[in-house]
Amino acid sequence: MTVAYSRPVIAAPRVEEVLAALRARGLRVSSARRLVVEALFAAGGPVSALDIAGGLDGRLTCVDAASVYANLETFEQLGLVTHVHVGHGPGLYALADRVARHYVCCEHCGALRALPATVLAGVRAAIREATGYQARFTHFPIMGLCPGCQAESSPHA
Amino acid sequence: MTVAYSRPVIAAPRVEEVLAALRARGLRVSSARRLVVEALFAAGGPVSALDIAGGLDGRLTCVDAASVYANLETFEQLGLVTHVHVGHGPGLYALADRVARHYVCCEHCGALRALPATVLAGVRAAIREATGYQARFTHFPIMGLCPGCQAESSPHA
DNA sequence: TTTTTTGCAAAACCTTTGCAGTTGG
DNA sequence: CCAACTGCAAAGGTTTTGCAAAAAA
Repeated sequence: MTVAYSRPVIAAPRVEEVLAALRARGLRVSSARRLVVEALFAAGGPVSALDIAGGLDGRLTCVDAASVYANLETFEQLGLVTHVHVGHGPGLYALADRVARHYVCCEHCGALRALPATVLAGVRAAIREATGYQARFTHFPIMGLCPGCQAESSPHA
Repeated sequence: MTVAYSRPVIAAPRVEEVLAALRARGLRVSSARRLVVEALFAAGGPVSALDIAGGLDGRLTCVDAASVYANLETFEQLGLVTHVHVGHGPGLYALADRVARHYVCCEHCGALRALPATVLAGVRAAIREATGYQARFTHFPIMGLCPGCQAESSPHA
């Protein structure tokens, strides 16, 4: 899995924007903090805390895992970051304004696919009516089988 | 949380039924195996492997965790047991013919609530149409907020 | 300087694995 | 007796916690 070299590793100006926002809220801009923000921009999609700590496979400098977790939680409380838990894997984090609100995730290969919000309106209402529960699909996405893995698991006769 | 003393701890005859089924499939009936089966009957709902290993809070004899996991997997392959993953917690196991196929689970308090299958038919179709994914709600249940926790989180004005 | 944040180390949690010893059939 | 199964111990991967040292404001 190579990275297209024509894509800038970091969206530099937007990173500075976010860091400025942090400063404005009274937070300090440390090098670890900066690295986490850069990683979130550099990542192609939701990534795990350990991916970030590991410098996104050598693309960035490494940061201590505990600091990454601490920062991600801070950012999440500020509404800058959200995370999803897919299957058995680690939590995956992304900038809040860059991610879809809803996903389907393949149980078999882990592929995430964004879901139009309209698709879920019906169930939410049905579940509320049947149980009183308020269904939330943002934190724990819907799991299933992607087209490719469906084909694999049911070998055409 | 006390246990009603009038309820029998174990559904003895049904336990023997299951053990006989195991023997019929060429499996041996060891004491650990028996304990796991008894625990699954004694449990009021889906329970974790470690709950079983711990003897369901002293109600049953303890078994080694590794054996519990091994047995639960064996049972699951035979179709006797299923498990769900709720939120961040451990996997929860139950006898296949005793559990609902679909749940909503409260993100906040963990309460599981069975879901009529009809409620999900609509989304499944919508998701398939929008993405090609085949949604499965059995292994990773839908998460949300139960009525009680909704009330807590949005303090009535 | 003072408060925040880091980095390390250690622990917690659930689950898997390896292996020697026990036990069921 | 022999294969299947147990129990222990150790390791795996993710996340949390405690604390002294470092660094931002």
